Amino acid sequence: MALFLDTFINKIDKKGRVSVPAPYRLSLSGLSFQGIIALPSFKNKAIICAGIDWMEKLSQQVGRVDLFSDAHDDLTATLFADAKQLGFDGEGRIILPESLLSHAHIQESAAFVGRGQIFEIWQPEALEKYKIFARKQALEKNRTLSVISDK
Amino acid sequence: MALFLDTFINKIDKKGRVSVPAPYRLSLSGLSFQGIIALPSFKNKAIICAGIDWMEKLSQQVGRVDLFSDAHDDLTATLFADAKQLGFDGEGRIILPESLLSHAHIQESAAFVGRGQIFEIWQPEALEKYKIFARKQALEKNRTLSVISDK
DNA sequence: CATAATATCCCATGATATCCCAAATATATA
DNA sequence: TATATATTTGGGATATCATGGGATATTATG
Repeated sequence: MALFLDTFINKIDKKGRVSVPAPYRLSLSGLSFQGIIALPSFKNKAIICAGIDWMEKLSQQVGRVDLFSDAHDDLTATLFADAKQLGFDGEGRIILPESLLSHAHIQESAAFVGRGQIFEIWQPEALEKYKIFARKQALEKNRTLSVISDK
Repeated sequence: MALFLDTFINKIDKKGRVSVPAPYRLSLSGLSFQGIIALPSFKNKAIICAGIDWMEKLSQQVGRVDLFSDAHDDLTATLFADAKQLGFDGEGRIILPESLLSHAHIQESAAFVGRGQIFEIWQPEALEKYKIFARKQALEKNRTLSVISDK
């Protein structure tokens, strides 16, 4: 399974293209689709991204939920309806659609932030503010330590 | 599982390269990624380091937490977002990024400190001060006995 | 069907990291 | 003490990566 780490800030050019960081591309190599899956985060002004394998796994999990249940409706509407499949060009760039750009308030540059099995794209300054907040939360609720000390 | 012992002080050259101690490299050999994972310590002005296997294990543990929970967000932002993947060159050196160097106030040389399953990188003088403090704390709070008798 | 808008392909460039070889230093061996 | 071996350190050559832009192909639209 892929492991996305670190934070990279890349420019968006006049054509709307932005390089996916090379280490991320390496994690995504060998998949059936050469590119990423991108969908709006409903918790933050950010774009959730992953490889096609992650989406397929998610799809299987959702498949176990009853087709005509409200849960199925909510999940599929949230996860699949707004998900975009963005292919790499020869240089490993993608084009972020207008809907995702405006959702994350991204204009001239984009911050790619690793979250383990997935990664996210943020407006750089918004990400910095969020990181400070998240670290505070993790410390206050003692989250980091319990996971690390856990064998 | 890797075991990192002892302390080594190595120079940082003009290109920002520094040798990872040979015994540490031996502990890390055979892993899928030839290099180290490095992230800022939020407790000390130091850099926490480990092999990719340690990070993968962490990722799996975090993967069990609900993907869209606050706990997942806080943890991944703290653990993965600032973690760097630093590969060895042919001579077993890494390049420490500016962000980590400034976090640990490191300039011309770096101290590698074994901490068991992980190791840390410190500014050498800061490490000496910390060691004295840590030894005092251990004695005062009688930590050695309680931790060892545990389990 | 024609035309415009948009995306894709291809190549160029500067900055940076990586590779490769060699010298210097430290550690072990005879 | 002298020699051999491993490790750290140094520096030039090479490759990779992010970025930019022209040319071509694809798609949408009137």
